[in-house]
Amino acid sequence: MISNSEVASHLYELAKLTTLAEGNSNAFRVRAYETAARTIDGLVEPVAEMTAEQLTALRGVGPSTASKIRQLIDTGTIERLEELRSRFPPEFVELTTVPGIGPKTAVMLRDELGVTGVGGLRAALESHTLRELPGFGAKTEENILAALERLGVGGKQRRTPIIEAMRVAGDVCNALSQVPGVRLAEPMGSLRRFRETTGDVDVIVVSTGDPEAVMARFVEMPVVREVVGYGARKSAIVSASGLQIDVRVVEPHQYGSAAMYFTGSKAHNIRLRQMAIDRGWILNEYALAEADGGAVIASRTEQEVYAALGLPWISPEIREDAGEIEAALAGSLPDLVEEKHLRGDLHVHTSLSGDARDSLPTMVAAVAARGYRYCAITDHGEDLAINGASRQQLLAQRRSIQRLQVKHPDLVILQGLELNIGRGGSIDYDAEFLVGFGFGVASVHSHFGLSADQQTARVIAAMENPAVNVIGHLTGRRIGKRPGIDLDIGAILTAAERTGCALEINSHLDRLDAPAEVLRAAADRRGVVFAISTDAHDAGELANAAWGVRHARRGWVPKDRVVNTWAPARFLKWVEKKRRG
DNA sequence: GCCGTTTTCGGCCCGACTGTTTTCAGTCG
Repeated sequence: MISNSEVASHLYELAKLTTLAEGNSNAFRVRAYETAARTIDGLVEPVAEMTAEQLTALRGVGPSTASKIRQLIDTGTIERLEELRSRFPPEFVELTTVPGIGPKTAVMLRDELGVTGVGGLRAALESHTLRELPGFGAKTEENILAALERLGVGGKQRRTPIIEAMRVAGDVCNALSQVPGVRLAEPMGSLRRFRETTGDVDVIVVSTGDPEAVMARFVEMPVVREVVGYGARKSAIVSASGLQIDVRVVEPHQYGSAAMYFTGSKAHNIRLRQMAIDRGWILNEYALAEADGGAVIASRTEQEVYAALGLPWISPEIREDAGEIEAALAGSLPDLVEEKHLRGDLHVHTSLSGDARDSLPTMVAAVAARGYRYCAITDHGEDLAINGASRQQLLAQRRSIQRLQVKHPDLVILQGLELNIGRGGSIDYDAEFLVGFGFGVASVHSHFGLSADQQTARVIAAMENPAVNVIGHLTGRRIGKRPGIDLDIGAILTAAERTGCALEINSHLDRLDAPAEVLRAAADRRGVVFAISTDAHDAGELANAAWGVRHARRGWVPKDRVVNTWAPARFLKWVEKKRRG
């Protein structure tokens, strides 16, 4: 059965190729396909089981798109898409991934110069035939060549993992905060929405001082490889690693509308601007204002702008036009989890794990310092080569924990384990030994290449094990480095509801696992609970909980479904219930 | 191609920048 995300992919491709056919990415047909794709991407019910009539009822899906979706489900292909694919083969589509080459230019290159791919483009640039075309000149030729050298093919598509983008954005914001007159420097764009990868980094600086001082400081930063734009209020650089960073300076009174504009998503903004138009207003990065005369209605804070449009403030992590505006209008936005709600960390390593760095007393003291009420110490089980703990070490750790418990009366310290899910769903040790522990996280650390059926079966077997309270980093992915294992998410969620086993929301920026789309689907299953955990390997990593919370928010996870927001009594009752089987 | 508590037809988000132009087209975010 074809999945929703596969259907959505086909529609996105249809939109992409229609852009070339229409010569404009804002063409209504393109936008219509994109809207339909987004709707289906955010849908929990499988579209493969829907009739054309049911499909038409979805937002942004009309008769034409509905019949194309049905055609895809029934025949495995869409006639119109096949037609476009043969008109625009992949080598040609690749041309439009070169910065500066849009649909119009690509088509003209082919029609006028016979350029059908990136190789042909290079040849045309080197032989200076491009400048002969109407509307083109030497400068355009130079710019495309420079863009090709700097960002290469796919420059518009290349995305940077959030861990790297967040580090660079932090450096930039810290440096710019030091400039006199600067009140605030914050990352916006997909980074603020907490997407797992970003195309570029957008930073807004609120300043009452000289904006040019901000820019002067920015382009002098060590991270700068090349300045690609320099102005008083807007500049852009490319970093040493090839990441583009845009900085814009705004006045304090523009902060709300500017933050909304630069945070996006584009689709979310379009919906808001449409709502403004319906009221006879106009919304841009400077203000929400009257269309006639331009009297400002709201601009200072995001809350004021949303309120003027009749909406509650919408959290950046869910601004994707994936149902959040409808939910806001209906007053049914989820009560999203916040960092201050956390009362414990349920995945904490100590130096007993070969890959961790701080001792048990250090980790416990750090957990207590965060004001938590409970925690689970979860070193690696013995099946993990090199990094795992032996039975004897664990028994000694148990005595240490008992002594530390006396020192920390306000913190419940559970001795747990991070167990390894074997190829067939077994876990480390034996049932008798495991009974001595108070908590269990089970994770996949091996056999990443099994089929979806095999992976699903082994994870479900672990969920059913009474020694297991949480499934750690569900897919095992490393963002930008390693894809996650193949899983039947529907079956996993059903098992999670049945067994009461929680899904971990791993806070490490390298993981953010389970992925947001899985969390969103899980959040729709009322019986699924979550644990926001850091998987900390040293005391400093306990602060990663902030990232886990933002990732959870992106997945629409409500506060009361996160077990480590619960009061100690309720939390411990939940732990015990699962362990009794 | 989709949509409608003003519409079933006539609309459909906004602005900056660039390079090529004498008023604008294309690209980008």
